[in-house]
Amino acid sequence: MDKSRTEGAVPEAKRLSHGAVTLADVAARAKVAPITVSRALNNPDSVSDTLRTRIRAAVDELGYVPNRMAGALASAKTKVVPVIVPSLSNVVFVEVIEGVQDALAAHGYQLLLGTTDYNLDREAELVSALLGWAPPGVMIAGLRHLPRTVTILKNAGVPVVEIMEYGARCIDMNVGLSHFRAGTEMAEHLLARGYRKIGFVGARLRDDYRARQRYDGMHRHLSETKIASDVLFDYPDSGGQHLGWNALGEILKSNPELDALFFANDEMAVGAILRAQRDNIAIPGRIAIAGFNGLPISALVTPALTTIISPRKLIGRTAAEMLLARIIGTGPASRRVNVGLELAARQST
Amino acid sequence: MDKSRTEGAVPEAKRLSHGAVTLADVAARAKVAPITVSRALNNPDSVSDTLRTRIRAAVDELGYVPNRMAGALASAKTKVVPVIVPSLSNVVFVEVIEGVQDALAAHGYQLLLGTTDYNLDREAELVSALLGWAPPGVMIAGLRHLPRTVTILKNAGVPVVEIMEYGARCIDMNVGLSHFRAGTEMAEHLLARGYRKIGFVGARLRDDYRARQRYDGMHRHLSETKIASDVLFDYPDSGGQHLGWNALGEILKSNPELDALFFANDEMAVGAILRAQRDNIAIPGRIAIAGFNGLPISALVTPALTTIISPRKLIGRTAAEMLLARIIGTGPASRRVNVGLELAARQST
DNA sequence: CTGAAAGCGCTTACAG
DNA sequence: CTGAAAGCGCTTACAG
Repeated sequence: MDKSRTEGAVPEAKRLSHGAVTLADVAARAKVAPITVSRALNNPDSVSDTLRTRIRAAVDELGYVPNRMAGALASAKTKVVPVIVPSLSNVVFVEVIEGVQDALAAHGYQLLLGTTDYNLDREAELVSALLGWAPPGVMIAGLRHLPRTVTILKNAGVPVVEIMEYGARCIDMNVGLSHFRAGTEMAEHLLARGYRKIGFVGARLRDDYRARQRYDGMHRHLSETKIASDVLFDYPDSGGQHLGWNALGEILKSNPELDALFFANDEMAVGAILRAQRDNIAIPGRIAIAGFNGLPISALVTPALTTIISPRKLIGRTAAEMLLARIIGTGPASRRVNVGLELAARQST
Repeated sequence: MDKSRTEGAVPEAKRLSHGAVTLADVAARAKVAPITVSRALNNPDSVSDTLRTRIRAAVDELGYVPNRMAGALASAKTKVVPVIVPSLSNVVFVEVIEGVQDALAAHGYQLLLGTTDYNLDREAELVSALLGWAPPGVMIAGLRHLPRTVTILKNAGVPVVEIMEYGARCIDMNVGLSHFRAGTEMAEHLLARGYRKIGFVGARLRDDYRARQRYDGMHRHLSETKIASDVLFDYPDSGGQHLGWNALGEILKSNPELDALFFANDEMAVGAILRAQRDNIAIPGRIAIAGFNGLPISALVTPALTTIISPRKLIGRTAAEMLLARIIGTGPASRRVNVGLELAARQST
């Protein structure tokens, strides 16, 4: 057995052979037809014990690794699902991806990651490039895309799930939460605690339109109740802890009348709280601070951060499961899922 | 033109046709041979202006998206690079991946993500599954793998780069830093500042063996100098901010003699600092705290955290560039790169 | 349960 | 610069 390993009849040089061990090599060694090897691998029960054992042995001896391209091309089926998100810098997307990965892996699927950096043209390119891999489905962040992206996805003939935000219209399926509603709830909370001059602090809100929707939700509510007003701050930087840190200092000077700040996300809000700590600015005495997402650290800072908890892993897992249900054929229970949100009222407001 | 769009001669039902628009469809519409369409797309300069224009038009009209599987199978080339990391929960890997993605995207390559959750068996499975996609190269975290993983990777016949830690032996290429050295440097720093009873706080150190190496580096140095001693804490949880938060409370009670804590990472160290803030524990007066990684937040907490800055994006970018250099054929300048590290001595120690 | 033939949608290698 | 033929390594669809 050991000797013959390297001695197998060498076929007369196939011009295009790529060199790797193929199904045919395994078949020759196990003295069966290639199709039988294919069956033994993909559907073991359809092959007799004898052959299955012989084939398994041949596979191991030759160190055969099936060529997925060939398999996918022949069957028009792949187990690689593209997931398109704006960026990984934002922890939120990372957690969503973890949820997706968990669900996909449980069914033997893999994740092909694409990031758009909030650029819709890049998103369109990515979508068409990834569709070239004939994926069984597509997951994409957001409900706003270029018209051509929507067309391509609709014509792709595969299930598509749009995640993060929940809305009335979607290409196919949708899992997320209402960011407008999140803004409304935070406005209600701040009003209830007596704040009347509220600043909203965001970064690149044109790109990060979900954050903008939170502002819109807050603004609408404040306008309607008429007992409070707001100011919008939109920084051109990327919105991390440093931005919150810097923004707090600047805003306290430029807009000393404000009594509360609603940050676009927890990272920024935490940055502001850390700044307040260093500079001994009383929170919420001098100014109240709120965030969005419910990151673990929001509960650890002093004072603990009031925030809205978004169920990120749940979004990822739910979206992946809906996609898989469609791929496998059972069909999801629902095509649109609002995962909801939860306001955590803590000491910072 | 508009009419003919939907009227193209329907070929007599090919039994196995997958339905999508193919190269042949485009060729028929542009009245050229398929190979010419292939050339127009992959190597535009090799086709005359007339044909190129006609083909481009046909592509747009039909909404043709090339089937990457077929292309990859025929050419034995793909532009999808598997990147295998333990997890995404750890920000560090996310930043590495961002660096990788930047470099890959610049050359038209995509990233296929795999996570092992620190499980070497799962790593082995992942590697062989991903190799089935005939990737042009592989990136994998760590220098420790199962023997069969190493064998598979060595036999794959493609460039492999192992990242995160720098060591004497690698499968093919290596980019990282010496974690043992990081531990040594932190030990030197703590000794220099007068600390003599030092605790190292880690989580699942058997899995996170790079953190363990940092401990080993510190322990060795302390043993050699003989003027200080250490205690090792290894928690079974995952090592985030909450663990640091809890650990500080527990350790101050169980080991009141300690005067410094070196945490396995910044997340944990920050958790400890936040806990100290809430409970009014003086840092570094009562106990000094140090971390590892140099996350942005380490500079924002009060007191600012002493840590070791690891060049994460650089690791990702460098590794991707080395891989690409090998794939494209130019070959990297070096096969082993120690990206180094930098100790940031701040107020927490 | 097993197999011979044809095909998936591209590209390589030869010709002209 | 353009093309006809063969092949990449699998699986589908038919037979037996």
